[in-house]
Amino acid sequence: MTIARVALDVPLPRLFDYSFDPTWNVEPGARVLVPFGPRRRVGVVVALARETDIPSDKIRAALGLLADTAPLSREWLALAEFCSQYYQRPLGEVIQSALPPRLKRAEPLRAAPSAWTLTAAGRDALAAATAARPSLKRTLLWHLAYADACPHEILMTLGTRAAAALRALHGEGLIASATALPTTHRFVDERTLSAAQTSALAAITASLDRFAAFVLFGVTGSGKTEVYLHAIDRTLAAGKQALVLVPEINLTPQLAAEFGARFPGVPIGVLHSNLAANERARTWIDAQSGNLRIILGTRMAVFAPLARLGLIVVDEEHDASFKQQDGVRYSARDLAVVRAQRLAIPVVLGSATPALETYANAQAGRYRLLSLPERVRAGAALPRVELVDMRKEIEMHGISARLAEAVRERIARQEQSLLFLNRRGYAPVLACGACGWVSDCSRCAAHLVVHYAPARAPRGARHGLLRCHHCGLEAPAPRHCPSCGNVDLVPFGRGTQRLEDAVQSLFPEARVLRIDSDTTRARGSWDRMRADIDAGAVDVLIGTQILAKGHDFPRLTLVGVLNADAALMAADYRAPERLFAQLQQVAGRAGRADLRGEVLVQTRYPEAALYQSLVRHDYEGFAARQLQERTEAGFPPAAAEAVVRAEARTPQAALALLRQALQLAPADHAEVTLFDPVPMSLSRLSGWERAHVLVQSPSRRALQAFLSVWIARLYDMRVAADARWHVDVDPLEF
DNA sequence: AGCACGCCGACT
DNA sequence: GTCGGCGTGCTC
Repeated sequence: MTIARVALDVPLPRLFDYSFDPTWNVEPGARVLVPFGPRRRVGVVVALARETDIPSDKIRAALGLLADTAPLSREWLALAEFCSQYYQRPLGEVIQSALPPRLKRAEPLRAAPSAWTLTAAGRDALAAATAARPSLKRTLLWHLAYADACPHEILMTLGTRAAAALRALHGEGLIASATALPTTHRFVDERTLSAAQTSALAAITASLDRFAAFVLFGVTGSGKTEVYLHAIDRTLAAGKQALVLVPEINLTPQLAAEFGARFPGVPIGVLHSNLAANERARTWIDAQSGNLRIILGTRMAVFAPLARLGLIVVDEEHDASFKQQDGVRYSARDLAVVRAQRLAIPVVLGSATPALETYANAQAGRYRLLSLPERVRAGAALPRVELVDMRKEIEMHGISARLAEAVRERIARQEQSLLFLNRRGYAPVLACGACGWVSDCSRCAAHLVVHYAPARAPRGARHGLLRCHHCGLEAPAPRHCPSCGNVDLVPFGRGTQRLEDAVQSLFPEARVLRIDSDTTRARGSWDRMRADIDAGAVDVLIGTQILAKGHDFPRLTLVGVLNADAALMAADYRAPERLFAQLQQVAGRAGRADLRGEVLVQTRYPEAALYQSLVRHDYEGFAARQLQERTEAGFPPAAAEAVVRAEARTPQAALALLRQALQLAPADHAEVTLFDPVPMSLSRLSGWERAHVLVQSPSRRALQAFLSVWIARLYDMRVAADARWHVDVDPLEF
């Protein structure tokens, strides 16, 4: 009897054993349909075995092999296994969350590849065929024998039942999906590389056949993308596939278009969570077959099954969105490095402000730093950064006289300005001046933010809305204080909506456009705004960090930064790193073409080292200081961290669950520091009270050893129905 | 996570 | 008399 160990989508740290009909030819990586309790589930075979510890009366027979997808490779399974161990999550959960949801269903996926090719078995079958009257199947095989591959649509013209016949041939293993495109590829290489780009590219291409991690360090406009493109060209030329990870869904269409233009005719696949279920499954399968040569996607794409992966690029590698914040809390950037290492291929981590972890790895010689020190376009110098001392400035609506004057100049010159304020809505809180009531969210430990809707209505007519930015709770803004009845409710602080009003009143003639996730939510709105900006129909842009990322505005010559100081005061030790990256990125929007950019940062702390580094465009100085501080404080990257979090209906219950968990912690943990349970900084979210225990160790190995014992025990812990726990390795949220 | 089994309150 | 409340236990 053959036993298969199957990964199922249950949060249990074990696999499930099933018996198989030996004639089914089940392989590791295959999708299978199995009975599970009272229902049927799709699982993935992780391993085959002769025997099992499970009593034989409990072993049930699998119901079927799902042959619409090829088995996942050993390499892929090994990556999932690594992810499971490193992030302390059940293998079944890892595999099932990496799989496109459509493939978790048993109904076969319609085979609709771009083209078909004969397999060796198909050739044999054709040679052995003797029937006098050729069947449709045989006609199809004949047709395929004359070309390396034939497009699906052409084969469909050979008979009304061609689709079914092709499916049958595919099921019999006589044909395989293929690409009709030539195996050679074209690369449009019209720009000459700078000396720095050339040497970076040389370093990468010199190790196309072995593992190396490169940090491609260069400011906005220094030509990182061009280096990626050339490296991908070499990868494709070697007959391999390239995987490109980007932080946000918004960036994928833009980048896919750019890649498509540079690699005409090369099949490029896009993977992100907004795709239709079938499309995502299709891309997954085409990536696996090798039909797609380039895969572009968000963090989930790190699990794309690529048979001939030859290069991984992680763009904006410092971006926090590479870390999954629920379920399997993996870092796609870190998994990309691990995957490259196991495949013995290069990985390129690109950023103007590398994550401190990445920078430390480069300093330690584990990664190789490749610098692109200058902007490539002639005359496009780095913007001039000036700190505007708000202790000395006259301000109106939060805009200093200095900044107002600079905006006025841009309007007069028909250039564009961008005012960066990383806070959506009208005001961060509504408060009662009489009794001290504030607009708190009932479900979260946070204020409800004042919004106005609809955004374009005249001020008198629009009605206020209170919205929680954490859980989405919405309520109409009260007209008088819910606590004391006072009618003078005051919106405190400033968000982008309020700034929009202020700018419009300061510059009545200016055409103002606010861009944040509220104004870009509707489909196509971003494209329309983009067109207006490009046409010069906008004078002043107001935006959150959504504007800071990867967009090039040729007419933009001024960036004003408002209210950055808040992040300077944050308790989170990563806040300065994030602030620096954000400011550097938004500053990079200024003056990309032949116009020199200017950046004005309004601050009450112009002497702060972070701002001083920003003025000098000195990431390395900033990073060196941060690294020193982190090392002295014993924070990452000098230490490895994990947290066990608990969520419950009351803070007491959450803390009690953690104390219970601590009882199960291994007693002997010399190199590991275990902290007391404390509420999280956002202590209540969507009605869940949250607390955590921090685990730290200077040794990654010691931390992992400790966690694997501890977490295994936690699965046996008795947990109340209205409480839950999870573990987060390398957490970003405290 | 589901889902079934199982033992106690207000209702057609 | 029973429909259903969610505690507890199991899933190869």
